[in-house]
Parts: sequence; C-alpha cells; structure tokens
Amino acid sequence: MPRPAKRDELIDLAMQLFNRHGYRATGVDRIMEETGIAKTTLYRHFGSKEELIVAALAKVDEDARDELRTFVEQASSDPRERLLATFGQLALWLEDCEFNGCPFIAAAAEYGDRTDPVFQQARLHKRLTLAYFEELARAAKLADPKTIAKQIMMLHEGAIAYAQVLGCQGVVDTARHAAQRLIDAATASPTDGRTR
Amino acid sequence: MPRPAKRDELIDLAMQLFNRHGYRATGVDRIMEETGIAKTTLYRHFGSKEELIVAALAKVDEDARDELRTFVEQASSDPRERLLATFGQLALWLEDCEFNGCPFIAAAAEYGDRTDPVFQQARLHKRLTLAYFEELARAAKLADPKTIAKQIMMLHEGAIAYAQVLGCQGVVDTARHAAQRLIDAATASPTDGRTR
DNA sequence: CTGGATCGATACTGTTTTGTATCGTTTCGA
DNA sequence: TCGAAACGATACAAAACAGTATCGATCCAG
Repeated sequence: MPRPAKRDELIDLAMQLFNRHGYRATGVDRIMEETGIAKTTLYRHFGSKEELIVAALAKVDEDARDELRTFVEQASSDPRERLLATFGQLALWLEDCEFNGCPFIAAAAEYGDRTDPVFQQARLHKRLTLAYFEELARAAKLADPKTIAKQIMMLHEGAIAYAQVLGCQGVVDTARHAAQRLIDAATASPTDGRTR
Repeated sequence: MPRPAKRDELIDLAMQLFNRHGYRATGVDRIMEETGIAKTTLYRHFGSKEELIVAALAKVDEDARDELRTFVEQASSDPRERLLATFGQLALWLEDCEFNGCPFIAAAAEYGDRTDPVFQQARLHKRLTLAYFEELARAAKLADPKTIAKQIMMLHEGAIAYAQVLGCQGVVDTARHAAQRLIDAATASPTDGRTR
C-alpha cells in the first residue's frame, strides 16, 4: 500500500506542471525531475499517466468546489448576494499569478474523446458546478433558476477564458455587474427588469 | 516556391485534426496519413509544425471574423440587433457536429507560454473579436460600449466553453437572452434597466 | 529497535516524436 | 510539348515518450 502523503504531494506538483505547460506537453520524466519523486513511485500510485491526470482533476474539483462553498457561505446569508459572491471566489483565482486557464477546459480540449476518463472527469466538474449555481438560484427564489444558473455559469466560464488570453484586468467586476442585472431582472416579475 | 492550393488544403485538413484531437496529440505522421500529403511537402511549406499551427490559426481567425461580419451585416441594419445577431453566427458554429471547443482557447492552453507565437496568434484573434464587439456597441450608441463589448465577449466565450463540455442544448438562446437584457439596460439611462 | 513495506536511483525496452535526406513521379506554365 | 519546380514515397536520425525491472536506502508501525 503506497503512502497517501506522497500521493497528494505528487498530485499537487503534477497539477502545477499540467496547468503551466499542458497535459501532453508534461512528460513523466519532467514530472520526476521537477518534483524529485521517482518514476517508480508514480507508477506504483497510479499505474498510468492518464490515471494521474484523472486523480489530479478529481482533487482539484473537490478542492475548488469546497472553497467556493465556504467562500459563498461566509460571504453572505442572503441568497441573492450569495450568487454574486461566487464572483468573489472567481476573482481570487483569476488574479492569482499562477492562474493559467481552466484545467478542466484544457483537459477536455486535449482529451476530446467523450468516452475518455479525462474528459468525463472534466465534464463532471462542470456539471457539479452548474448544479451548485442552480441550488443558489433556487434558494434565492428566482424565476427560472435553471436559466439563471446557466447564465451565471457562462459568465464564469467566459471570464475564465477571457482572463486566460486577454488578462484579468477588470474582468470579474464586469462579469459580476452583468450577473447583478440578470439577477435583478429575475427577482422582479419575469417581464420587468428593475434595478436597485 | 510551393503551391498555395496544397498549402490551403494542408491547413484545412490539419486544423480538422487539431480540433478533433488537440495540437500536441496530432503528430505530423498522422497528418500525413490522414491527408495523403507527404511530410516533405509539409516542411517545404511551413518549416516546422508550430509554423503550421500558427498559419492554421491565422486562417481560421480570418475566416471566422469574415463570416461573423457577413452574417451580422445581412442579419439586420439596426445596430442593437446586430449585437444580438452575433449569437446567430455563434449558434451555427456550436450546433455544428464538428464543433469541439474553441481552437484558440485550446491553443492558448497547450502553448501557454505568452511569448510563444501560437499563444500570441490565439490572443490576437480574441483581441480582434473583442474590438469588433466594441465597434458594434459603439455603433449602437450604448452607454459604456467597452463594458458591453466585454460582457458580450464573455457570454460568447462562456457559451463556447459550456457547449464544449456540457453540450450545446439551448446554450446560445440563454446567452442571447442575457445579452438582450444587458443591452436593454445600457440603452436606457445607465442606472435604470428597462425591458421591452 | 527491528523488519516489512515504501521510496529513490538507475538502467533499460520499445514506441513515437519532429525533422532531414534522397530520389522517382507529376504537375503546369512558357 | 518540354523543362523546371513541386510533389509523393521511403528511409533515416536523434530525441522524447510511457512504462518496466532491479536493487539499495529509508521510513514507520509494532
């Protein structure tokens, strides 16, 4: 039985490399060089590079959604403000100098076959994130929470893609203001968008 | 001097493979197998695989922006409706069964070094697309056209990422409705979002 | 403190990678 | 129609790739 501490260390360090240089561009030799962990250990823990990628994505998924939940819950108790608070957590991520695009979108692009475990892990993360937005929208008693959740999701994904290529300057604020308007419109009667 | 017809054919076929399987996952041997074009010809035209990628991205950029412009101009002459018409062109793309995510986002993810010509080509496309949205927003005489352009851009990018992983069902409509609300809010006085 | 299990280091295999060299065949403008 | 230039096919080189085998060092629970 391998040691779970080394396993977590390996996942964390490997994910940094995957984020910086991409999944296929990061060879196991390079992982071994930059982490100091032997190749033998890697294959005793994971059996293949793909398994390592899937495990790394699963951990990032768990961590990211936990952090989002925690951030949102301590940001406000008002359901509508909680939807907006998701952009606060997003800002922390996009403005981190380590940020280099969404690892799940990158994984889905590099392993585009929808039967590939890597793609499925990426899709799972997006599904669960969308479900959380819908949960928040439902708690806010908004008209058509599914649509609002989709829109919040798209603003998040759009801000991520934008920041990846064009830089993060002011992106989250712009996205949050858009979300504000959409939420306000869904708060009042469905055909009348009111502000403030 | 190589033949431009073979060059274009090579670019088109190679881009299909890059979109389907990713850039690094698509070897030049595989390009040669599936296109029937000899490796010698490839390197006489481009000198390296990276140059081929950059050239392919440049052509997709040109084609995509031309098609967008044409679609928008013949969709309506009303500036506000033209902003919404961009989502019509987006729908044509996302609902195409060949769609497999944004080739520029994928390129930026796989070649994340910002000094890499591939990344710079990807960034150029996003910059020019954003500039076009801003041009449309300015023509519509909207308050704060830069912000509206950013928001339209994020809705586009968000819809693309969403469709890539979660499927395109109803995504464009949802994004367009969001854009509709944001445009309406920016059409009236800036602090009062009115609808219909 | 001791013994079994994990870890690190090295070497190795076989495949795949980008890119080059050579040469016969085809294309196409003059 | 003819000749130069582009093309296709094959073979090749050197490096990087994922993954395996072996063995001494190290860790950690009992």
